[in-house]
Amino acid sequence: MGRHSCCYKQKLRKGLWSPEEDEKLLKHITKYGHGCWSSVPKLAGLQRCGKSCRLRWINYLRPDLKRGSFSPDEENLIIELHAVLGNKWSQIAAQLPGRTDNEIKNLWNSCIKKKLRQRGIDPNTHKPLSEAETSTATATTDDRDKADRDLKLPSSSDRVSASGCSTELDLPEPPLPNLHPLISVPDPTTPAHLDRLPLHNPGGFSSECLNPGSHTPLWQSQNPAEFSSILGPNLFKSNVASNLPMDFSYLDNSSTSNSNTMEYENAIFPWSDMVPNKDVAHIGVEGVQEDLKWSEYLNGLMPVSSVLQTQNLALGQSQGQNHGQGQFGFCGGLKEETQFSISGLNPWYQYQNQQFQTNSDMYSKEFQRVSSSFGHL
DNA sequence: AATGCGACCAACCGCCAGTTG
DNA sequence: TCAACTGGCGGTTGGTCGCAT
Repeated sequence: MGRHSCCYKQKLRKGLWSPEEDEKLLKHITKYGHGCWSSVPKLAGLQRCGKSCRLRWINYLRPDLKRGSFSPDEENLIIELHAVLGNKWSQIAAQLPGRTDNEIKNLWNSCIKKKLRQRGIDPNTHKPLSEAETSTATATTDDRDKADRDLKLPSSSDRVSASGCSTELDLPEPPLPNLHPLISVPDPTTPAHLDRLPLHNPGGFSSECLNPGSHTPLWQSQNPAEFSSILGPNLFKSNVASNLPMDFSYLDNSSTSNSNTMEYENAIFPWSDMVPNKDVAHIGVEGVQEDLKWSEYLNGLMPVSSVLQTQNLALGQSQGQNHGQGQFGFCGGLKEETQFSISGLNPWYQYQNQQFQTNSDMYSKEFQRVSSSFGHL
């Protein structure tokens, strides 16, 4: 059951992993990928079961893991997502790049739960404790635990009232940002949101949606899994997506775009805005590939139209433009390892900069709006 | 210095769902 | 169709550490 059959066939090690074991596993996966987990221990020369190897890789060895303590923003996001998703740790983790479900679960059980209780909020229902106690007064602990597991999505009005009663843990109510005209947030009530991006069936996109470097379709520029990881598992296909401008003329330097400006939908963005100055906000983590950084930023709840717009602009930037700290490559196998800078001048980057400040709140709200239109997940 | 306690977290357990033969 | 296998998930355990007494 819990231990797979392979675990019984031979005496396998249990408990903490030694540095030597870590090294063996890391080397093996780096070189060959994990493939079938059950075959990994044998191939890597480990006396472990495949399940244990998988866990070790996912929770500890994976190179894209973020180390260190959780930021207040991350904690707030976890609380928001938990209010929507319940104990769906893997789904919550999917919205926190670099964090594992185990890590989040531990944080929740050891820290956040306690904080919420101290502040008079029931961590299971996200309602004030008095209210939660009344509704579960006749239930046993086990019953409550089961109810927690079966927690249905609260209605959006429930969520508002719940958050309205909390104090410091309340997320600020960010006004919907003044979106740059290029950005349109899809209407989450549109049934089209129920569809997912056709990551493995790109036929839904215009064939003009090309990687400007190779002129291959975006989805062919890398393997589907990678593309999926970049776009994130929770993006909703919207009617907006089908209306995306497929005019990539701005990628062509022979058009009105030139070496000094980039034209996009009648707006001209000066490349000079990308030149680092004292107002530049540096985004990303040293030593991490820029496309990964962008994938972390974009992974998750960003409305698809915004993602694709961002992609388009990112791709535009990627086409031979190199400004100060460097161009950034977001999509399509663009592997520039560069540092991306944002100027405070350019409206697009102003918008992006704002998003870096508010995306957690905004997209968790957006997610709630969308998920409440689903009724359930 | 010894002990107790709580916090933290890595890893295991048990179950489930999907896949395969 | 069904059993075995596998990957993935959420719940739980147990070891370690730091701090208070």
